[in-house]
Amino acid sequence: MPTTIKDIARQLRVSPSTVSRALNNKPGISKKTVSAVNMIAQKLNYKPNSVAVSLRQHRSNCIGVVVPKISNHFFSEAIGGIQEIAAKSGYQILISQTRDGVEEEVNAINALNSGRVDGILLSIGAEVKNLSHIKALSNELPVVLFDRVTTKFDISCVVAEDYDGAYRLTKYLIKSGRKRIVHLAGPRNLEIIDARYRGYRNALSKHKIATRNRLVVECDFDVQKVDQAVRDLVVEGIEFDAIFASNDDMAVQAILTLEQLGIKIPENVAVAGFGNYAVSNIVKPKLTTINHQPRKMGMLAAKTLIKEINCDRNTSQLKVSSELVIREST
Amino acid sequence: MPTTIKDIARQLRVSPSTVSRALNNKPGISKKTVSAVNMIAQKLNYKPNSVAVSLRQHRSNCIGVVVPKISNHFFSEAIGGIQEIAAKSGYQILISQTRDGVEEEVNAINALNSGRVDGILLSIGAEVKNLSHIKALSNELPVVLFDRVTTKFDISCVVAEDYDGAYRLTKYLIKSGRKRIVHLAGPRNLEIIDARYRGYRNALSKHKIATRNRLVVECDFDVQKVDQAVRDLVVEGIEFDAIFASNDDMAVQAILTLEQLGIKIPENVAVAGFGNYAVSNIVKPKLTTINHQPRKMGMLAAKTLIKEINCDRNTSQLKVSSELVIREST
DNA sequence: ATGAAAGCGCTAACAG
DNA sequence: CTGTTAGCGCTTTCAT
Repeated sequence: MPTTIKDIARQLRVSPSTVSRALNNKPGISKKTVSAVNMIAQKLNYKPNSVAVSLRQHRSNCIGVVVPKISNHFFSEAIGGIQEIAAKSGYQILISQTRDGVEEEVNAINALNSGRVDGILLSIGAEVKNLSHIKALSNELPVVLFDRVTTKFDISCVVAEDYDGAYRLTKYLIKSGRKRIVHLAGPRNLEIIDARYRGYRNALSKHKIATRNRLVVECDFDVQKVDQAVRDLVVEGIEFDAIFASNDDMAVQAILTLEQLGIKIPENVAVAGFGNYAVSNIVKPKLTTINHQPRKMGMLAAKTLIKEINCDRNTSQLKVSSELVIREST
Repeated sequence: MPTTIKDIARQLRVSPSTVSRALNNKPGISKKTVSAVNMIAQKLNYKPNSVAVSLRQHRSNCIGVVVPKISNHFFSEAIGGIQEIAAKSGYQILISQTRDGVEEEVNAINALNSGRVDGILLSIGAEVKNLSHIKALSNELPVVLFDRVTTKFDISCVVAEDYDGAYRLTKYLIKSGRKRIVHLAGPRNLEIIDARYRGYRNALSKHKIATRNRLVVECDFDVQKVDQAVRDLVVEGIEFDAIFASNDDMAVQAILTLEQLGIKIPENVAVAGFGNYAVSNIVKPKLTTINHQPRKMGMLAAKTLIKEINCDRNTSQLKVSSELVIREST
């Protein structure tokens, strides 16, 4: 049995309240008592029971993090940033993954929303369409969405410059002479994916380039679909001179497939992604992309949540800047 | 204020214990009461307070995970596996990262070892030499080490076939005609890294190849050191026809550096890594490596810990098989 | 400067 | 089948 505050009190023949006060540097305890308490606490290897503290204080000093997939490059980086900020502010982080599923997201949220955490960071799963569970959650607990967010109701969000990034990237492709730009899109119901798509479309129309439906292929985030999509385009003889994929993983797959088909990058087809994942600098040719700054997004989201937990009850919509990173693939 | 069991009891004019029993499907409650309780619970949006439950039951249904770096490919995959098993068994996971530091590891452990978790999964930081905090921890709580383990005292561990994998890989390099094999080592005080080094050495000596100290370079996990090490070897005119790096990130860096130096892979120098990270299949030439199975290791570690939490107090040393994956770089 | 008492929300032994 | 009581470990009034 671990040592409790009572054990210390008994040994010193003082009351538990005195021990508690001494341990927590509360005013009104004599120096002598304080040091005696600390002595015994050390000797008995006392560790405060944080569960009891949480119950008493209505505050767990934990934050929940719910993401589709922990091992995804973007999320693991973001979680790293979240953890760093959390630790600095005295919070632990509780992590769940949803594999993009609705039921799993609901379950993860319910498991956390039970006094276990003081707030939740959430990135919405790709298959989630009905957002009522998120709205309900945000009425009970501080919630900050990051990356996979919604603007359908008022809730704090941290996003990248998805629209602007995609616009800038597409513009750059156009300026470098590309006219038939394929877009390999992610799941359209995710707002950030739609934003990237709109950035692409608007850049085209601003530069008087007709948008062709055949050049836009929805591949979810599935690299197999990317492979197939690229092959289909080539087999069907659709002309294209660039590919802009909704994320780097998809772009890398496009590069691998094009290479297998003997198509030269960037001579015949330029390829660009979104994210600036580690692979983008390793694949050959190195990938032009948008720097997504996952770590920074995670940190900002964590800071925002912690601020809200500590009683700032205003929602905030924040954007992390995203720069164009030009490499060999374009 | 969230609904409590008392609120439900009051509305139904029954006692809190009855409500508790009804909610938890304990025997001896009439169907009628059970359904009435569930009705009201739903109506009042009741959520059990898991902090109170934990306090009462001396059991948090949480497990702690401490790793050097969450965003590291190996660890993020492992954590994904851990989370999956944990969720299936009704556990939440609390994650900390240590950035390989001693103080941070001690702090992370202390923060978790306070009734917050029922057990801990730990991967030892690279700078940690004195293991007393781990030994102490394992006397208070079930602990399972994974990957970065110690065999200095009796504690449960899950590792890959580090020695065997390195041995097999080196043997394969020798069989394919390589004689002067450089080893880019990680931090030697990590047992798994030492095991890989021993596998390399023993394969050489079994095949009557002299081991040369100059061919073994300790690079920690630092890709910059790898870059420098490879350049130094070349500048100094040291002859070598293969490089075996202690992990894939290092091997990838070796490939990039060799390429910059105009050295052909695998014609002039073969390169092999350890880990089978995602990049190993994307870098060009594709990397020969050892499949480390991080996800599987995480899952196995989690299963082992959960078993120990549920009263199996025997330690177990487990190995996850590691196969040689031959690709273009050798 | 310290103690006594109450209570956070829940469960479980005991009693009926 | 249900209620009463006690208590998990801690903090926090309210006394003294």
